[in-house]
Amino acid sequence: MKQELALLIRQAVQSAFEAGTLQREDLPRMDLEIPRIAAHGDFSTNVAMTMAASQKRAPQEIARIIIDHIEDPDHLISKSEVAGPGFINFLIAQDKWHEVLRAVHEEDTAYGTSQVGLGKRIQIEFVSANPTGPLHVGHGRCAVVGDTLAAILKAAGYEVEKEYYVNDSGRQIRTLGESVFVRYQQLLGKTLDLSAEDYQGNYIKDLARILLDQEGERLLDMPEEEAVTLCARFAAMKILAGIREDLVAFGVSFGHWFTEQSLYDSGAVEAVIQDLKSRDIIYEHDGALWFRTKDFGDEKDRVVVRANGLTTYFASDIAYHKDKFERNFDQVIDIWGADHHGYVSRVSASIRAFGYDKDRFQALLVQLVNLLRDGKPVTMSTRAGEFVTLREVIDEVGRDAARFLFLLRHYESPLDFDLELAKKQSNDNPVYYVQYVHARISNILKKAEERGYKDIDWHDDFSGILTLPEEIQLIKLMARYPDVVAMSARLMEPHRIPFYMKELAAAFHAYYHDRNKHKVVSDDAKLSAARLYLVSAVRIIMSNGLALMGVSAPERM
RNA sequence: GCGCCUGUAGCUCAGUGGACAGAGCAACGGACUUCUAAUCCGUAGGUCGCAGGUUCGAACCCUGCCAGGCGUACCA
Repeated sequence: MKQELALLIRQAVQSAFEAGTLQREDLPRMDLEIPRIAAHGDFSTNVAMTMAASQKRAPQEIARIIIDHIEDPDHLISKSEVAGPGFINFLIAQDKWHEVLRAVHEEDTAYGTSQVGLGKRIQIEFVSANPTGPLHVGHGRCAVVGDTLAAILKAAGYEVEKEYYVNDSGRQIRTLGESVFVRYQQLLGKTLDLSAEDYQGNYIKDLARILLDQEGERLLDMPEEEAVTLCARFAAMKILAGIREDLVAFGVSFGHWFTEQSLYDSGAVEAVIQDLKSRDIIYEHDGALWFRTKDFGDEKDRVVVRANGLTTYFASDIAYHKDKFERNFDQVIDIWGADHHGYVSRVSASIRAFGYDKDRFQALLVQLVNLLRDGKPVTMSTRAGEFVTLREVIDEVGRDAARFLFLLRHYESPLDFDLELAKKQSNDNPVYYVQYVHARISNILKKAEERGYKDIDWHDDFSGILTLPEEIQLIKLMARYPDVVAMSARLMEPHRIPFYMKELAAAFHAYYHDRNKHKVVSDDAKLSAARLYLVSAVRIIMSNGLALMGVSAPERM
């Protein structure tokens, strides 16, 4: 509808050029938006104001000329007027709105999807927590943002692949092995302590116990090096399995799991280092190998291989991101915790060093989560191994509430997550508010079916029956849904979906509540059919929007 | 010091360069004979951190400052 109207406006400007009533120029930049204030119409454009300077005429005058040149054979517009400093406000013909209702029903689960992504291939990597401990709430936020963003992009016509990068190599894995080995030996009565760098959490003890049950005491007879390696492999595998389970419980799935170790096994890390060395992008200094990231926009050069011969995390990341581009993605997105932001320019630099356009890589930095209980901070210290895991949060507040609340902030804003609030089944909790709409409508449809109304099809009479302002208002809101999804995809901002859902939910609850005026199922068969058609359209959108967020749409509550 | 993010109603937050800046919670006053009150209606609440600039027009863009968070390793 918006596109149709935009076309009419552009044609009007053209025809004003041809008629000579406006001075010919390039088609101006123009916005066509839904005004905040209903009195300003259904759509509003600023085109006359943007043309004012080059035309050297008053915007109101230009607006008038454009309106006079509008040809509208399908009678889309019922009223157009010049307003304020030079806006053109349009009112859409009421029966055009009812066509939206029909589109919702016909497109059903596809309503809201579009092709604005033009099938471009996007890879989105997220969570990617090291397999050295269970997922915590911060990972949970990244998981939901990534998972939902992927769903939104897919709905907008992109081809999306989700990937989890497993850091199963390097020093933190060795530390993990050492920590488990210490606990293992403690279980066998040896007196030794964890060092400060070791992982302190109780889950390390649990892993040592399982290892002991599985392998017996034989690790004590091995050379220490071998025993630590065995502990590391065992622990990383177990922890990764746990992470996968937690993600499944959270409704987050990945198409690919990519391991860091595979980059070493295949020689990819060594190959990129040699390649960059030969091009003098990597150089030696103080016994270490340095990447000239400064030449590619970073603030200083970065170490790739330390003087002790060990590679840094960055080394494998260079090879990893090169690999991503070699897999022919048009766009590569990394979702990281905001505490990694210092890393962005480094990775970006490495991508540019291989000749890829830096705009094809984007890091989304998700701000941290403050966990609260009844408004008071829950103390967490990862080092001491005291933290609330994602699993504990899901178990306590449920997957739907956790996902919805994680999405209810712009990812760039820090998020306060209150465990008590998330559990409350009341006004305070927007999750139930939105889900309740779906349950209520489901119940209406059930009641209607008992009275013989089933599978209502569009009837031309509907546009003459659904004429209350509240009903038109509901339809107008539904018309916006595809735009919301498309914009959410373009700006990569998942929070727009739950905000829209809250708005549609509020409009429905208000409509529903005045049951004397808007009783859906009544003795009037025609009216009942029309209203059932209306509310079931609302249910379709509720169901589609909740599906994007990975939140369930209950039939009853 | 430098870099990234944030600063909007008492609180938590939306807000696409556009017209009178919005919602939820909290506060106050109302609505259950029901297609589910996990709901609705109403009242009140603002120096959009501060100061400049760009623009016909700025919460939004630019510069400076203030405050908070995070980062600033041959750690991950």
